[in-house]
Amino acid sequence: MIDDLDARLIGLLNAEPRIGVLECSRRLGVARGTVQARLDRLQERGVIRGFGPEVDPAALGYQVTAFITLEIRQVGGHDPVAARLAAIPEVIEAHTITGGGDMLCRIVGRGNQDLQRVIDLIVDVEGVQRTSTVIALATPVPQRTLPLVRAAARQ
Amino acid sequence: MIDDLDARLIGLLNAEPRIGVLECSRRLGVARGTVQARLDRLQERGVIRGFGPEVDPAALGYQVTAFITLEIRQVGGHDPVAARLAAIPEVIEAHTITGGGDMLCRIVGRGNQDLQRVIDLIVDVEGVQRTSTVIALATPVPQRTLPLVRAAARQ
DNA sequence: GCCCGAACTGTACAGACTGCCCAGTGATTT
DNA sequence: AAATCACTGGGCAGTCTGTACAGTTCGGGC
Repeated sequence: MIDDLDARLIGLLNAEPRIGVLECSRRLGVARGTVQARLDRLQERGVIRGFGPEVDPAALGYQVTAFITLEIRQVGGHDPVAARLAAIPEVIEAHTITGGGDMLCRIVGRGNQDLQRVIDLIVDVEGVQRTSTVIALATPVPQRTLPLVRAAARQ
Repeated sequence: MIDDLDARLIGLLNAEPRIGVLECSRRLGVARGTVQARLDRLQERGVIRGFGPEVDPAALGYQVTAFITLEIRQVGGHDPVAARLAAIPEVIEAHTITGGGDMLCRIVGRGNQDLQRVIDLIVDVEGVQRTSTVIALATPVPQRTLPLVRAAARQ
């Protein structure tokens, strides 16, 4: 699926995204064409989705992150709700889930008070029956995939 | 905090991460130096964290995503648990939270069976008393920050 | 009304990188 | 033994980056 060189390449790009293909080849001790081919293949296979800018909501003023679980009225289903959620900028992601709730969303707000505004927006969505929110106090493990890439390379 | 040009710049980079500063300046109709200065400032202020490769766990074979809530023994606190969680590659992120649980983690597995293995790893962590897992079935709103950037720019 | 700082424009130059191509090599498969 | 595949090392033209600088515009303060 993925080999050691791929993993080292991803790790390198993760550590220093600004460097180019040529610099990668030097650091990894392989030919430039190889790095180029690997990168192309990784993107083609979808392993690397892209190199979009990572935006930090906190730096934009949205300093509170929370997770909100939704219960949704059976009739109508998830789709209309998801569409309405997608229209709320503060909804960073939304999943349908198993278990007690029906959907789980990550949301942000400018503060606890602003978070209430966002929650109200969600509660107002047609089809949402009940919500339950937990606030993220700290993030000891920030989002990451590098360890996973390394693990995948060892297979 | 952030203005319309910043937002358009981020949007552009999001849509086509491969393009360079020069191309951005052409598309946005401003001088190259301006784009360069804006980008530098956005990164300096931390709004743009970086341009690391976005890895898709599913493409690596980790096709199941789940959220697991942990209850942690009071004595000892979160930190040792967080450290042990960080050592598990399948733990994509971990937050301490308010409410019923003590921590919320996003985890992945190669399948439902493999997910059980990951959960077992977590349950085995010293200090973890109880866990509760929900599986993400679908992701109608994939992780995004662009709408937030646009909203921030309108302030 | 005037001045100032900040930001933007337009331009320039050297150095470096990218995309592309090709021949040769070694390892693995057929 | 022939074929296939990935990697190496090299070359070339075109383009971009980093940096610098002078001129212009714009909003606010005096």
